[in-house]
Amino acid sequence: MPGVRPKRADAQRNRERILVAAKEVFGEQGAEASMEEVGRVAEVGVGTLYRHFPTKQVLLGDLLAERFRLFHAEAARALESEDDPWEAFAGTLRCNAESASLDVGLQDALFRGDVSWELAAEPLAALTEAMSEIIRRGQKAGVIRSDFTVSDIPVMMCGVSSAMANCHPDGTPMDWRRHLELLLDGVNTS
Amino acid sequence: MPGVRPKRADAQRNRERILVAAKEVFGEQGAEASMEEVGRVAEVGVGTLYRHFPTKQVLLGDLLAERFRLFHAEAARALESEDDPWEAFAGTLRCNAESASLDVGLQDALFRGDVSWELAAEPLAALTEAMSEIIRRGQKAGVIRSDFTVSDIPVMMCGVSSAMANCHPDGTPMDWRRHLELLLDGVNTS
DNA sequence: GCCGATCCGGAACAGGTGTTCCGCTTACAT
DNA sequence: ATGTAAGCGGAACACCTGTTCCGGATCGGC
Repeated sequence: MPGVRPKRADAQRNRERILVAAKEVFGEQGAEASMEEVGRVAEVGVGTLYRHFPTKQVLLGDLLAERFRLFHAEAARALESEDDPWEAFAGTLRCNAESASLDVGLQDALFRGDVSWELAAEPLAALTEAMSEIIRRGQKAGVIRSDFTVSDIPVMMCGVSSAMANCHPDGTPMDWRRHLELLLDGVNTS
Repeated sequence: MPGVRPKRADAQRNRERILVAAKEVFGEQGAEASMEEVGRVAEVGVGTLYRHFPTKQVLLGDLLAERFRLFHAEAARALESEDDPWEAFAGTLRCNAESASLDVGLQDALFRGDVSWELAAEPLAALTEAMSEIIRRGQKAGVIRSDFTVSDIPVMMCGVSSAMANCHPDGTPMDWRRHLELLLDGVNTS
């Protein structure tokens, strides 16, 4: 675009550092981690945080968007190189759940509603599109129950994620992989 | 017990009012509802709240214990009067999920970790005991997959609950009943 | 090297929440 | 009726966290 001169070099560098730090901090401590903590890890003042991201929710939204882009990439990969229709479906979900489990903090943030979805809308749409195609294929091959819909996926993943983010009363972590497998068994028809 | 004279009548009445109010307020607004709000609904000062419950977490813990007692009652009922082993299992889960959905706020509280489990431990143990029996029966009848365990239930319910407590990005509520049915289909073997 | 626009730091602010404290009220045994 | 111990109300406290603000440092084109 004309007229928009690039940001100053240090500003761009800081923006990156903030995103990296945010991913780490929120990933470890959950969404209730403070902005100050993010600043500390990024080695940046809070003021700088707010210069780059108008709000905590937007910062989290950015991380969310990045995650959806990752998910989409994985779905696209499966769509292209995985021939078994069921494996394309199940594999994508497993893989994405796995990568979600690496920073549970975002789940946490989502559950608390402290995230702006605006930035994530576009990557999410792309992801949805790809998953639709995977499902269509699976149903044509008769391996996915015919009443299954893309809109079932958020529900499933929400459940799986919450299993990642929570523990049994006695403190032992929940086996979210098990949960996912049960769900997949419920979806599979073969 | 000797030596423990009963509380004053108004104190007991207030305790009840607080529990009722808490159930309503937390049920509607989630765990982040303020103590002041609970007091307002109970028509009681905050000081009175803290006279009866040392801490917000304990108040929530009490509600949780009550819920588990309900769950246990339902499980016991199924164990006694439901002859079909699968229906005993699935019916109990459906029923308890249904009653959990009536006050989602507690789920919320659990997910946030703002609840003391101590008070709930005993009712939970009873519930676990009953569910174990239901599962054993189902497995003997060959309708529940043999690798299923009681400890799978918290994971399942955690997922289902989180579907209750959350919405799709566009704001429409998630279909937690669907989620539960998928899970049940994954557990059933027949 | 110089100068202005850009950006940074972090103290201060605002708002919200759990909890305490204590003067006053109320129940109830006598 | 009355005294007293139990109970109550709610202002005040302590603390935490997102956000703002602005003097000062820094970058980058000349």
